[in-house]
Formats: sequence, structure tokens, C-alpha cells
Amino acid sequence: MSEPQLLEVRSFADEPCLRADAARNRAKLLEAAARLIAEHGVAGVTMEAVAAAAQVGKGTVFRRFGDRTGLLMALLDHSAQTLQADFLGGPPPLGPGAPPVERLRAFGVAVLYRHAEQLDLQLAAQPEPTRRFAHSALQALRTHVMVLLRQILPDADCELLSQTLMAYLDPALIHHLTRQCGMPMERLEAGWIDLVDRVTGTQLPR
Amino acid sequence: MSEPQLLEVRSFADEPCLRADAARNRAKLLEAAARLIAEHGVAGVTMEAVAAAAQVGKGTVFRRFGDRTGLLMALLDHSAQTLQADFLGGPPPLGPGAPPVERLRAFGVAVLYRHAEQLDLQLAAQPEPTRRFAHSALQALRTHVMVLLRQILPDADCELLSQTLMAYLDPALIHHLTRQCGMPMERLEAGWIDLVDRVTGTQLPR
DNA sequence: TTACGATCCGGACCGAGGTCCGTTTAAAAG
DNA sequence: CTTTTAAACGGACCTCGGTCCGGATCGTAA
Repeated sequence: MSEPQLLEVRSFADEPCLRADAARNRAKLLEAAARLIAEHGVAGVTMEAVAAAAQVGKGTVFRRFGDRTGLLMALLDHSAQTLQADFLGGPPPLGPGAPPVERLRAFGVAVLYRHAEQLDLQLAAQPEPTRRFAHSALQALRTHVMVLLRQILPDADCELLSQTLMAYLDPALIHHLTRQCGMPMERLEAGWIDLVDRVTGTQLPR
Repeated sequence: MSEPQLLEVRSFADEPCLRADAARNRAKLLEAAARLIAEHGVAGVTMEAVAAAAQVGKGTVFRRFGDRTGLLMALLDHSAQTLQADFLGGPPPLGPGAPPVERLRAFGVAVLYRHAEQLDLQLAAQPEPTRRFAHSALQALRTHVMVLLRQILPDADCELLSQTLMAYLDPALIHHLTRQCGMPMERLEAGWIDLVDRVTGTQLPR
């Protein structure tokens, strides 16, 4: 069994090798949080409730995860790393091997459905506006988009364009369009393809 | 003196004719909030502080504005209506008269700078993720973009495209790019023009 | 094994948003 | 001018995120 991915896919969070008890509590807390979500939904994930469910002091939760957002992000971390591994080292069209435009299309669709599956958690994990774009999970995704874009449009402002593309995949937007406007996911998916084509100038002949 | 705009530009908020005392208190509260911002920044705008500064009970603030976001939005309301009047009935290229693509370009630039001016307040007024896209102030802007887009691209999914374009103008994104990444506004402005051109296929000959 | 310092733990404490309900008051009806 | 009622008022109260610090624990080095 060799490592499935050779590329650096480490977690964004801090892990300077926790003390034994700290690591144990961390695991207990994540498990407790997951259980609370399963039982009472994301709204039931109160810092005190998590602490109680994990039989741990409240302060412990905050020291480990910083704040509520941090805890929720940690719950999403595993899935985030899986996705990252997929588009960094997995099979095409997501992974390397396919032409950049196709990778971009596949990437968006993958993120779209991943976010849709975890919508409630993704929404709750959304940090306050000032930090929304600073979070490393998002940064990683955006950087990947930017790299792909640069291969397609070497002369464009790919930093800005990548922000625009990522904005389309914002969980809050997905929530609004699917749950408040009633759009089916297929339409969002088509919208992504269309957007990629327009931005990259890969317009299908009309 | 005739009404400057004939189009419906009424506030999005509730105003089923308040009772005299209610209207008076509403004004006192807005004034107090503005003063608090001037003195202690947006962070100083605490619901209790506003209530106290306006010599009013805390419950009054909540009944009038619903929540903190509502109060902050109300502070932005006047500027929002001005902008709306400008692009609905003002002079070109923002208002009617110019070709749709130019109106779109002008619109984005106008919103960009308006948001940049009021960044702190805009950020603080940002509602929780589930309501971010539902708010009527945003809806009004997006609808306008959509109308313009439809004139340019009658066969495209303008609802989705307009969301994408609006996302570029998100105050949180502007904050990130200018204050955290250090980009000058000129670059964001150029980015908007570029984005509009790509999306509408109005690519300048390269 | 013991001693020690860094790290972690726990839960009291605080501030702020939001709710509730008994009381007051504007303003329309008689 | 009185009555009446829907609306507005006020502030006590609750919840929850986040902070703090004295005390317990782990890991290490002697």
C-alpha cells in the first residue's frame, strides 16, 4: 500500500502534534459534534452542548477549535482533503491528464454537488464576512482554479477570474438558488459549464 | 419641483405608516446609530448602546428593525435608493439611453465604489448566510443586472449569470481583495469590465 | 522515580443579540 | 370628550459565543 497521493494535502489546521489527552479530547469532541448534528441538526451544535456531550469543559472546545466556525470547519476537513486529493492527484477529468478546461468543468461540478450534500453544515461553517475569503479551505480550491485558468488564459487576470468562478460555487448561493428559488441542481450544473465557457472563451459554436 | 424619478423606488422595508411616536423613535434610533458609528466605528453599534443613545427601550429597536442587520441595512437604505434612482432614471451611461453593455459596465463600477466607500458598514450589515441572497436591496440590484443581460443575451440563463456578476461586487470580496490582498480599486474596476466583456461575449479584439 | 515546566482542563464569568409580556399611548370611533 | 383597541414601549430575562485563570496533567529530563 503506497500513499495514494504524493502531493502535499495536509490539513490547513494546526497540528503541531497535540499532547495525548488533547488529541483524545479532540477526537471525542468531533465525534460528539457529529452525533449532535445527526440528532438535532446543525442548530443543535452548541459549544456547550458539544462540550457536555464529549464530557469535557467548554474552554477545551474553544482552545482546540478557536471558535464555532473552527469546529464546524474541522468536521468538513476530511471531505475537503478527499476532494483536494481527487483534483490534485486523482484520475481525469478531475485530476491531471485532461485538458485544463475540462478539468475546470469537472471541478466545478464536483464542488457543486459536494456543497449541495453538506449544505447545512457548509452554511453554518461560513465565517463572518471579513474572513470568508481568507479561510484556507477556500483558498486551496481557488488556487487550483487559478492554476487551471492560467493554463487557459495566460494573459488574463486569473486571480480575479478565479474569485468570480469560486463565487458561483458559494454554498450560500447554492442554498438560495436551490432551496429558495427552487432551481434543480442540473440547472446550476449547466450554469457552471456555461460560465466556464464564457469566461475562458471556449464558447460552443451557437 | 417635480418628482425626480417617476419609477417606483420605494424602500424595501416595511412602512405601513408608522404611528407618530414610532416614526419619531425610528428617526432618533437611526440618528443615534449614525452617531455611534462616527464615534466608535461599526463595532460600537450595539443594540443596547443604540437604544440608550436614543433614550429608548431595547425592545423598541428590535420591533422597528427586526435585528441588528435590519438596523444597519436601514442606515444604508438612503444611499441604496439614490443608486437605484440613478440607474433606473438617471443620465447615461448608468441610466437608460446608453446601450445595455455600457450600462452594465457603468453599473458595476458604480456599485464597486459605493461598496468600497461604505465597506465597514456593508460588511457589518451582511446577514447570515441563509439570507444573504434573499435581501431585497441585493435583489433589486441583481434584477437590474438581469434585465440588462437579457437585452444582450436573450437566450442565456440570465438569472444565473446575473448572480455571478453580482457576486463579483460582494462587499466581502471587495474587502478581501483590497484590504487583505492589497489590490487597488483600479484593478477591481478593470476586472469588472473584463468580466462583463467575457460573460457577454463583447470581447475586445485581442 | 521524582521533579519540573509546558500544556491542557474546567467552569465561572461576561457581553451582546434576541424574546416576552405587562404597561402605556396614539388615534380612530362613538 | 370618552371609549376602545391596536400598536408601541420598556426592560427584565434567556441563550449562546467567547474569555480567563487557578488548578490538574502530561511528557521529559535528571
